[in-house]
Amino acid sequence: MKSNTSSQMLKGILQGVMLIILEKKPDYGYGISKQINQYGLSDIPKGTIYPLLTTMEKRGLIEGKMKPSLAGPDRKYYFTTVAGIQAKKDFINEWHFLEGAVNQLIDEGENNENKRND
Amino acid sequence: MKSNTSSQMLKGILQGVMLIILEKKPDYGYGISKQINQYGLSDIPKGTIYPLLTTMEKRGLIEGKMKPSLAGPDRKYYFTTVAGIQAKKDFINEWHFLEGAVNQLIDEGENNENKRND
DNA sequence: TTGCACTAGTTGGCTTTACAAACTAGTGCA
DNA sequence: TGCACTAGTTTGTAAAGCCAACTAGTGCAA
Repeated sequence: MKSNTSSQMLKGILQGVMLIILEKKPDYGYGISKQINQYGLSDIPKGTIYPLLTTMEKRGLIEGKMKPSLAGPDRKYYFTTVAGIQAKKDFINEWHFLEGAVNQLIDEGENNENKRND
Repeated sequence: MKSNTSSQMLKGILQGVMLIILEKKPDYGYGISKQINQYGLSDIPKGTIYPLLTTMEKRGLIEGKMKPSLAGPDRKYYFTTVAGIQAKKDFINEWHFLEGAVNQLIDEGENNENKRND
């Protein structure tokens, strides 16, 4: 079974995920997409990554700077701003809240199943 | 602090949440929205609930039947189909996978912060 | 008896998110 | 010269969620 998140479930959390990755270490689009794939978070295409980075820069959450690469085209490295670090914290809080609510619902649903099977 | 999920983060998971609620016990739109609010999953407006129920019915995940109410307008009760129960199971699997991936990322980000603060 | 509050559902247009696909362009190797 | 890989931009599209306006039923209070 190919375990992977459906892209639908990523909606709304991708920006938070990118902020966490970039706060750990500034990176460029192509590198970020490779990192995300390592976590199994579906195969985020560049048609998603690059426009999202641009949007996040417009929002003041990250800043990008073009830097030459030793082998290949220039790379645009992004790093988090102060606003981005705050947005990351807010995301983590909201995530844990969502996590609790959904897990509670799942648990109740499973208890309900057990009752009916008894 | 008003702890609540941002509506953005709900994208993609609302259908799964509704399936869990409806499998526990068939319910109608107005009742579902009240239930969801109890879990703190933001205040889902009816402009979201009702069209989503219609879409889910078109997908064959639930079925709705109008029933008269003792006090007030008729209610449309929805219950899960076999396909809906399977979709609920798939959602729960994907949810736990997403949960693991995001939490791993968050943990790594926090370890990274500790290192820098040492 | 009129009006208001609450319940219950539908619909149209809107924004945001994510994505596919096509494009440009650099390096390096066969 | 052409191909593979790297790296980024842009255009158009679909889906998710939401606001606002609408219809319509019950029941209570002024």
